[in-house]
Amino acid sequence: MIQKLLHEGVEVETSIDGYDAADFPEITAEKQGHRHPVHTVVVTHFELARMIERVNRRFASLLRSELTKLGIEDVGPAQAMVLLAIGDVELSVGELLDRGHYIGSNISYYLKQLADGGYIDRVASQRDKRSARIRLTDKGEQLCANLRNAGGAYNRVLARDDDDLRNLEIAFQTLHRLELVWGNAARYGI
Amino acid sequence: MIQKLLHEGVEVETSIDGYDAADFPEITAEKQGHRHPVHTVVVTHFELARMIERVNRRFASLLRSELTKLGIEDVGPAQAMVLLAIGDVELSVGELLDRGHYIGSNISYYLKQLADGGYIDRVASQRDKRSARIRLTDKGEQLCANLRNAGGAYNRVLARDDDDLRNLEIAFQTLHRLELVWGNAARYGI
DNA sequence: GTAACTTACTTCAAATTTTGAAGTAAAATT
DNA sequence: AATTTTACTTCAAAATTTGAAGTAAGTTAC
Repeated sequence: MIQKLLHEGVEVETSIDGYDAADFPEITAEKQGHRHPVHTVVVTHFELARMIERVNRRFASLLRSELTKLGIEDVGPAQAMVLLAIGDVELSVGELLDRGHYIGSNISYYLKQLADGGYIDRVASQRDKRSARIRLTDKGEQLCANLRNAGGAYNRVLARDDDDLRNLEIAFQTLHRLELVWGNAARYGI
Repeated sequence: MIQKLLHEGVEVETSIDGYDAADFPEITAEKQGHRHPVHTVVVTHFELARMIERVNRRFASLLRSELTKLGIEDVGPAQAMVLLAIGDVELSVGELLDRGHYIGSNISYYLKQLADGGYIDRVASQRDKRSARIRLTDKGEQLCANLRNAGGAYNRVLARDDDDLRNLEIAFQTLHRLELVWGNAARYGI
């Protein structure tokens, strides 16, 4: 309808909004150069965004259930993601912000909870006393280790052969590109 | 360091697309004796999850700013995603749930807001009066059209050539796979 | 035909997560 | 020394998500 006509950029015959789990847009095997890519089903950034939203939701609930299985009550999926983002390095709050594109007050809030729970240590930097240095405590490392350990099963399922590896890599790169494009657009306009 | 040992990962080659490995602590990059500098990295599902989380955040704030630009005050990014998920078909709440993996009460809540705002119509199905049939009103279609229109610019940036298209496709497919694996795992255990 | 069960959705209250404005203190700049 | 900037924190409010409980329509089993 109207939307279809306004669809710019990518020529598409896509019934994006009428698919069910079985028939996702597939690229047709043969394309005729990129002058007139007709009959090609193309993924728009909205479809990707919706997919990303769904997948994110899925992961969050998976993470929640892993945490429950581990008997962790004081760390939600969002906080767990922060722990995983910290990883095994010591960093400042600002670096953590960059890592997750969080908003400052948000991270502060999580860090407070995590510090209260004994999962991280916060030490003012020697050089710059404004800057809080963050790192996992043993308890925090243990939790991350448990999560990663549980995660191994998923990695084995997701990456069975070279094709899988390539695709995961491409997905990662492409998401990164989306991140940059969307991020820059938000800041400087497209 | 313990984490590293527990890391079950996926070996993958990154391309040059210009991200800083330092941003991603879970990726260990080790240069091998290739002729061209090639990083062999390990992409775990946690890294993907973190990337997805970030990208999702980015997109939400982009969407928020698009909505602001359009002067829309009564629709947030989450509700806009629901509108986009509805698309131009008439469907039931249940179908919408499937589309976004929402939780029932959540969608109900959004639909109420959207109906109040005049963006959707809700009609009880003739066959099954329990089932609410949902579709966009003209106002809702207009908003979607505007959003898609604005989105055209991103599509043009994101999908410049066939390579881009291929990668977007692969990313989409791979995310779908993640969705399935994570979703099944959550329901039936891995 | 009706009692019990299931499905489809809604409501509400609470929990979680995100946002933004205002604050503090240290560092850098003037 | 005064001002500005940086790095972060706090707080309160808003937005989003969750889950338990409810309603009403449809289905099934007697």
